[in-house]
Amino acid sequence: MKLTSKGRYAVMALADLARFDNVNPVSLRDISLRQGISLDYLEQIFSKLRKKEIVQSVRGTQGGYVLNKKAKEIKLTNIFDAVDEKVKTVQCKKESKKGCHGKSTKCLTHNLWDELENHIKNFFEKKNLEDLVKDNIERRI
Amino acid sequence: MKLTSKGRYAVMALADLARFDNVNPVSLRDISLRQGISLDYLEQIFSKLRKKEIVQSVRGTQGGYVLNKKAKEIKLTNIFDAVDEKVKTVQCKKESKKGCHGKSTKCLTHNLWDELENHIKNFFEKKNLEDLVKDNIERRI
DNA sequence: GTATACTTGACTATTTTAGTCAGGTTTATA
DNA sequence: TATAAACCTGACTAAAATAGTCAAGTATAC
Repeated sequence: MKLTSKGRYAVMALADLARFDNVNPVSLRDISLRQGISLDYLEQIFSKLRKKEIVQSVRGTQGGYVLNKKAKEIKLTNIFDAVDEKVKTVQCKKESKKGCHGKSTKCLTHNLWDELENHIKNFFEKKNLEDLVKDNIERRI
Repeated sequence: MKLTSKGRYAVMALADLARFDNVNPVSLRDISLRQGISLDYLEQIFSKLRKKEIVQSVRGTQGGYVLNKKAKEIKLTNIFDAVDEKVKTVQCKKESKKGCHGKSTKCLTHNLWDELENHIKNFFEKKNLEDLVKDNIERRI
């Protein structure tokens, strides 16, 4: 089980953005340099974040991206959803042919994965961008 | 983020095994049939489980595998460890060149991944095989 | 008008996953 | 003691996912 880079980068980049608290647009170039993420890859990620209205773009010179809501209102769940980072634990979907529907013996662990999924989602649901920024300021003191 | 099949299969197979509560050895063939997992793949997985002393093998006709401890004493953590299923959240290892050591700006989210890792490990640490079997019996009533 | 920065979509090398395949060894039982 | 059931090992591989790169734009502030 692992987190992919896309999700990690999205959170890292938004945390970077959040430090400016909606004042100035931040260019992807700056984020790329500070966080060590390829510019092209950032563009892919921000395209998704914009479509899900997590950020707003400001075009032209001195342009960049701004948060579309307050940092406190952006939950990590929202971020992961936007970049298609999913918590996949089991293939027993109702639609798919594979999986455990119908046969009782195949379901031994079905409940478990459901619980795990909720456990993780719960973590992301409780965390927001502001928490991240605060945590950083505190640790710097 | 996802769980790989190897980890899922390991847990499914052991849950199957646990139902027999250390009495009769269970053949991989049977598990393969009941759980719909390829025999060859099961052998790979059980080879690891045996090395980590989670199961014992019984050779010969009527042979198979038996749990090496009581179901209650086998935590999911142990199982995932045995089959190398890892909770990887971040690459900021102390040894690697990549990562965030040295530069403060790169660490914006470091703490977060640590927390997440602990959150998930905690879940696996609290669950054991007996829980799984019990859960199944209860649901069958 | 031009540099800066966003926007989009196609492409690709690498890695991981989820197995398969082949060729064993061991041992209970007939 | 023959043999079949079952374990055991390691090498191999197709397919999918990942982590990007590359190319060719468009919009806008100055």
